[in-house]
Amino acid sequence: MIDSNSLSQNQKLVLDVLEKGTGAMSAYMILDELRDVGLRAPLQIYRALEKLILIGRVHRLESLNAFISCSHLSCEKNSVPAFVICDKCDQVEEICDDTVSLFLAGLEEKTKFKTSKSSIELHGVCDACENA
Amino acid sequence: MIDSNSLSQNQKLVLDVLEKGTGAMSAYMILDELRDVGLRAPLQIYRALEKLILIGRVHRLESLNAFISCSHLSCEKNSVPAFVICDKCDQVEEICDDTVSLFLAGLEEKTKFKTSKSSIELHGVCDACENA
DNA sequence: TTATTGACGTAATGTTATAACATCACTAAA
DNA sequence: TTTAGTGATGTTATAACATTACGTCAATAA
Repeated sequence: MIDSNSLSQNQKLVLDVLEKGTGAMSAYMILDELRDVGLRAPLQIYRALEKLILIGRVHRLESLNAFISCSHLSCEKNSVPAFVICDKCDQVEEICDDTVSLFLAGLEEKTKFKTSKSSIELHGVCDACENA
Repeated sequence: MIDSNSLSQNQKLVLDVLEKGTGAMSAYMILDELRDVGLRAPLQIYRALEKLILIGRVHRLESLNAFISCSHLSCEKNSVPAFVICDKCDQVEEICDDTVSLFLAGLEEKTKFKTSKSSIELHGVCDACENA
């Protein structure tokens, strides 16, 4: 668990916005939320996001060009997240269990590949929306 | 297998470029290749890509904002592709086997989710680059 | 003291993608 | 044979996402 105290002002601000938000947010959506506290340039957001992603507090959703706070408070260093994204309600579920890491390990063995970063994102309709 | 004859002029041009290219290409890289045959607007590329993706001849790589022709000539309708992307040599390997679809099925069952589109992309270093 | 490091701020620019509008060719139904 | 629908085309403008390049500042390790 990484200490929140080690985060800078901007990093804390960005993380706060993401943790209070319901789902994924683009960098520019985050920026809009932080204009009233003085942030005004995209780079201020992207720099904070870079650090937050590095320490595992935030994940980037490639298929949405958006960001979301890690639902595990902080991801284990070696955990492999998969994301299940409902295109109806925009809810994002983060899956981080053995099936994901085993799948990845199998794929690595088969292709003799050394993975440094993975992006596993499923789009579709969640159970709640399906039954609504 | 979808008939290439059903493709429009622009769709054929875009597919040709992608099939001749060695790896993934952004829409704007494709556009640059097609300026001399008269294409000049991004939208001409994006529209062709949209159709090619729809019929399974091209895949979009979300983590690269780029596109690649399907290595199976045409993907089976129900196949689930995973992509292994070497960040050293930019080679992309498309994996489309049972382990991928079984993994997906397991995840769907566990989360009671109906997947309509998946994006599984691994970044790292391939065997060839590792041993070079 | 000096050099390094990491964060910050700003302006400009680069890259990716879509909206909005108009046209044309083909086909199927009235 | 009109008429309506469909799908592809072309063009301009703009939206949305992301980075480069530059300079400043504070903390700290050599």
